Amino acid sequence: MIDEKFKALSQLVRVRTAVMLIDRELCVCDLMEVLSLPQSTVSRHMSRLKAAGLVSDRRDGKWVYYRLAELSDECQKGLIGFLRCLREQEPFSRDLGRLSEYLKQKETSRCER
Amino acid sequence: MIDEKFKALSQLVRVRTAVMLIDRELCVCDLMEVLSLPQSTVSRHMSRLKAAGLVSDRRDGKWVYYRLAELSDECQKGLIGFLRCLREQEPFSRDLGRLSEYLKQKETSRCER
DNA sequence: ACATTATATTCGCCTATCCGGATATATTGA
DNA sequence: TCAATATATCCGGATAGGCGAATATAATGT
Repeated sequence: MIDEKFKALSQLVRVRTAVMLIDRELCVCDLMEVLSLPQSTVSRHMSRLKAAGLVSDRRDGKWVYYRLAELSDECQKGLIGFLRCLREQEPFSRDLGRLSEYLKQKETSRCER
Repeated sequence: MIDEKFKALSQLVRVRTAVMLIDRELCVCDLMEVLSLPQSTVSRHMSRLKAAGLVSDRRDGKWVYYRLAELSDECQKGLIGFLRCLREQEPFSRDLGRLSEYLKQKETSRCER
């Protein structure tokens, strides 16, 4: 249902996460770094977004990669478009900056693959 | 903030209300009838939507009329567009049917002006 | 001033959600 | 099979949010 998607986005940290997952996939350990949150917390947030149908996941070895789901429904595409628009605004813009910074120096990070 | 708007829409009854307020204004007693909810509950929901900046209100005598807010921000316009899109879907479409039915025979309802 | 009507707010109670440490599960490589 | 790493789930305790009856506030008309 629609309200499940809104519920999933009713916490800022999950909106921030969803925006970061536009046009790229990230694993839990990436998100832990960028969000500075413990593993169980990040994993729980991802479960919430996934249960709402907003993200999908794919396992590759030890890692699980999340990405924004591709929605067929026309209205729900509009919701994704809305998230896309948020990239220009704070605090999402700042997140994306920190994210690309982090991705650049990934080899020195704890989560190396 | 963005998440305040999502929080406000995180309950289906408030999404239903917001959709009914597209292109028309309604007072609390109208919404009580169409939603079959007690007055305090409807009023509280409206406060929530108003605090999130999703609806605005206007007093006319004893009545307070609510309508979907006009948002200047480009992203937030997208959110309104999303709500607009929902009108075609259930359960919103059914709500709109019951609403227009109710508005037609308003003279016989409890809330007459 | 007072009764009536519409709306907002308060109140107590209940349910849902959040958090993060601890634990369980899954995958990999030695 | 065992250690290491990544992720998911469980648990207890805290916070937030829900409900609707009761009460307060606001506007109207007599």
